[in-house]
Amino acid sequence: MSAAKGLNYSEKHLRTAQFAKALGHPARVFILEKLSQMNGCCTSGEMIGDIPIARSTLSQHLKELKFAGLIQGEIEGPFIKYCINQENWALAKDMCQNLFDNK
Amino acid sequence: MSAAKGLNYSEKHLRTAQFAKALGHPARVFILEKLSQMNGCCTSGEMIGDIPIARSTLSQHLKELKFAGLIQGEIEGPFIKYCINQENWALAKDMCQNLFDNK
DNA sequence: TCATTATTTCGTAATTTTACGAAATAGTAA
DNA sequence: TTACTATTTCGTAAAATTACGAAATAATGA
Repeated sequence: MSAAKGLNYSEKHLRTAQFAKALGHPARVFILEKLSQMNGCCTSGEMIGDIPIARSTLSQHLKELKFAGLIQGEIEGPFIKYCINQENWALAKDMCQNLFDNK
Repeated sequence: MSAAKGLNYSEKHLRTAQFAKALGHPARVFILEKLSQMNGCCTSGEMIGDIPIARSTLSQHLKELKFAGLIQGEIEGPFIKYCINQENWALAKDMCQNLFDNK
């Protein structure tokens, strides 16, 4: 990502791409779908049974979703409960809609 | 992407991720926004002025969007006119909405 | 034909992503 | 304390992504 010609990507383009990138792997789509369907929270142990990856890889994907701001984790005894970060989830939804609705 | 445990990602998850991945770079968000706003078509020469990358890199991004099915190019004299692939664009919009609306 | 224009493909390098198993961390329960 | 469970972090390897400039391709126009 260079800034040749003095140009740069707009904040909107950067943020939209960041959200899209976070959704750009089937494991992460699965995780987000599961979390938004649970309408509550879910541990990584509850996810691992339905997804064809190692636990450590799942952890890596969760970390990326956290980094993108789409989920958050909360320690609950020996578990970590992951939830959708509603604020950013709504933001991502908006940016997605704007792109598709051409605003 | 392994198929450990005999599990696999669903077609829906794979396709959603594929579309999202195609949107996962600011240059490609820019391109799609431009194309959907032009409401018609646009050549790579018309794009290059507003985006901070080399022509060859732009070409590479166009190729990826074509691969994902989101755009298509048509030779028009000495130019290539790129347009949104409306069918897949609508499909991507739907899959995105479904994910965010938790269906 | 020759030069020009628009764009892609090639070759290549740096970085990032994805994946795994092993080891580490941290809480619970005996 | 010790063992157990849940999960992450570490180390690492393979593959994919991103980027560039140079060269190739293909159509137009002189």
